This record gives sequence, C-alpha cells and structure tokens, in this order.
Amino acid sequence: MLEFAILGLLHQSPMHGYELRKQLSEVLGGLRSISYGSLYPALKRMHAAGLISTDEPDPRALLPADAPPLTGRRGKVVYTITAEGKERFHELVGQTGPEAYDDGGLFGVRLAFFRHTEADVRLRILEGRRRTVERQREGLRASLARTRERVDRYTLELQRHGLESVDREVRWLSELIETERRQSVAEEPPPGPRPSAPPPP
Amino acid sequence: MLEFAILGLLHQSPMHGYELRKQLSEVLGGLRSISYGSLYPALKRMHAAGLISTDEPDPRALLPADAPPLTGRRGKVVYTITAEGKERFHELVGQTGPEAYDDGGLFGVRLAFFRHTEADVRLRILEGRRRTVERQREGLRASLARTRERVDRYTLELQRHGLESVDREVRWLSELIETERRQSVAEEPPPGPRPSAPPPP
DNA sequence: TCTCGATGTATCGTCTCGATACATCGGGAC
DNA sequence: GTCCCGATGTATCGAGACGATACATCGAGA
Repeated sequence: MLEFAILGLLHQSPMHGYELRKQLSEVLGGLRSISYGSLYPALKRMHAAGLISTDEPDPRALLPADAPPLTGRRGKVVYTITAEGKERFHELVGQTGPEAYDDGGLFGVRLAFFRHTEADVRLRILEGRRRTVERQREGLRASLARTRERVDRYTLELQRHGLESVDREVRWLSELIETERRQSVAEEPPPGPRPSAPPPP
Repeated sequence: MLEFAILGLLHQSPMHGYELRKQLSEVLGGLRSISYGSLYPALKRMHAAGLISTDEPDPRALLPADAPPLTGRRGKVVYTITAEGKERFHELVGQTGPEAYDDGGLFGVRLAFFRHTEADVRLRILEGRRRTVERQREGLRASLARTRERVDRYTLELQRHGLESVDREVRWLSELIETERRQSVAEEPPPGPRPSAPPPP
C-alpha cells in the first residue's frame, strides 16, 4: 500500500520524506497518516529496488560499518521516481483483483489515484469493493441477529453503529458506481453486448 | 487492548484460545477480528505475568530447548483468569485517561465491557471519546476547506465520506452520553453542584 | 537573545498481521 | 464402511507498521 502511494505521489513531482508524509495523510482522507517508522524503511526498500532515486548519495556508504552515527550535517534528501518506478506504478494501477479492494487502506489509496486509472479498471475496483463491503454487512447482520438477545445494550449499540457505517459505505460506493457508469456511456457509446471478462486472480 | 479484552472475556468464564478469538470478534462489533499471531503471544505474555493460568502444564518445559517440534497429540488449553488478573482488570476498568479512548480499537473494547464499569467512568470515557473524534472532525474540515480546489473529484469524495463518517460517530456518541446522563440522574439525585474533577493524566 | 514550533532525517523495540502447519473430530457422500 | 471436508484447536514465522525518540536546522516573535 505504501509503495503504491509513494509511487503515485512521486509520479507528480519529486519530494522530501517529510512532504511525502504530509501529502499522504491528506490523500488518505485525513484520517490515518503514516509514521516515519513505516515511511523511511519503505523508501529504503524502494530505493534498493530501483523504483526511486535520491539526489544525494549516502555519505555513510563510504565509511566503515562501525563508524560513529555521523553527528551533524544531515542533508535533505529529495526522492524522484525512476523509469522503473513509473513502469511499476502503471502495472499496479492496472490491477483489478481482490488485493486492490479487500483492504480498505489500499482501496483508499487506489481511489485517491483514480485519475491515473482507466475507466473500466475504476469500475471493476468500485464494484469489487462494494462486494467486499456487502459481504461484511451480511456477516454483521447475521451476528447481530444471532446475539441480539444475549448481549448487553452497549455491545448492541456498537454492533448497530458498525452496521450502519457499513451500510452507508455501500450506498456511497453505489453512488460512485452510478456516476462512473453514466460517464462511461456518455464517453463511449457501447458497440454491442459487453463481453465483461472476469478479473484475473 | 488485547490484554483488556482477554481479561474481560475470561472474567466471565474460562475459555480456549479458539473460543476467545470468536467471542472477541463478536464483541468488537463484528468488524475487526484478532489474528492468532496476536492472540497466542498475548496469552503467553499474560501467563508469564501471572494474570491467567492454564489447566495444562506445558510438556515442552521439561524437554531440552532443541528438541523436535513435538509432533502429535497437542492438547487443548483452557485459560482461566487468576486473582491477580481480576485485580488488573478492575484497575484497567477504572482508567479514564486519553489512553482509554484515543485509540478507537481500545475504546470499542471498553464499550463492550461497560457493564463492568462505574457510571461516572462510563460518562468520562464517552465524553473523552467525543472530544477526540471532534478534534479529528475539525482537522478533516480544515483539510477539506484547504484542498477543496486543488484535488480531484475522487479524493474529494473520499474526504467528504470520511468527514460524514466522523460526523455520524459524534452524533452517535452524543446519543449515548445523553442516555447515560438521563440514567445517572434517575438513579442518583444530585446533592448539589457536581464538582466534576478533571481526569488524571 | 532566547526559545519555540515547523521542517527534516533516521532508528529502536514492540507489536500485529496474514499465511501456514499440524492435529482431531463429527457428519454426510458414496 | 470409509473417505473426505469443514469446524475446532494450538502454534510459529517473517514482513512490516507503529509510537516514541533522537538529533538537526531555521524563521518568527517574546
């Protein structure tokens, strides 16, 4: 998830880690934000994988491994996406399997970068997410019906509120899908019955 | 959080790990459930701390550390809360500081065990949670106002939906608080102006 | 001048998760 | 009867996320 988000942000312009973090929490809908303990290791991994490059070669690479922690003068590092990174991003952007929407966090990031996503992929992701959340809703409903008599008022309230939230999310997704469909028929008049292929696993 | 939930469940009756997990996801409102990778280490920690006891002494304790993984016959383990564990639970149940409500997960567990919680503590936790969520809401509002013009339709939708969710949570909490207040005045007629003490840090 | 908050990079220990392995048991298919 | 499957049940592994923390720079205002 972090990898996708970082590539997406750097796709727009090079950035510092700090700036990356700020943009990230804004893009994520303002609720969850990423910690440095996740961000910097992720950047390191991606740098090692060749997906991003830094403007400043690491001075410690020349020093012995047991050198002191290099106090003083710690330079800013600007991260830039590489050609490989762009390729990777477009590969990820095309994925429509369950991994794209089963996790709410990743789905949020996918949505935030929908402007880089093909219309049919957008639709498949939204529909997949709706299926996932609908399944959650059914589970919740069953649980509520099963335990209704056995649990106290507070647990009941918790379950009721959870169910309502999930319900609202389904409706929200349905509206997005509706809008998406209207737009797609407006742009591209259908040449016949659509042979909608099932998403790859 | 796990510690609190486990103590709360075992407070009612002894249980297997498996049963614990099922009850846990039901109590948590059916949405998030705990994985074994969290549950068993937590049980081990709590056993080491003397908060819970097992009905079956670990046979591997007698074997050398490098013995083979003990294939075959792995007995069921029933966990029981100890006197120390009950003490710890009542200690935790009385906490009203930010640690009780800043994290949504822990707050959910606290709510699920409200029947073991004093009325004034319940009220303080609900009000604390509302303050926390209200702060989140203000942050979200500010973010939305700030980025309104600069982001695309999808990000906007994400933020809008997030804001609505937080808003609904505030209203839900307000209803719970309202109910709680009505109940408390019904049970205990106030003997004068209430000297509401600030919660300890 | 002094301090404070924003900007900025980085690591540590602790915890959590998803995946997986392995074992037992009851019940339905055949 | 037996064979297989899903529920029950205990347990560990590696990847990685998190909160806390350390350290450094810089501009604004007391």
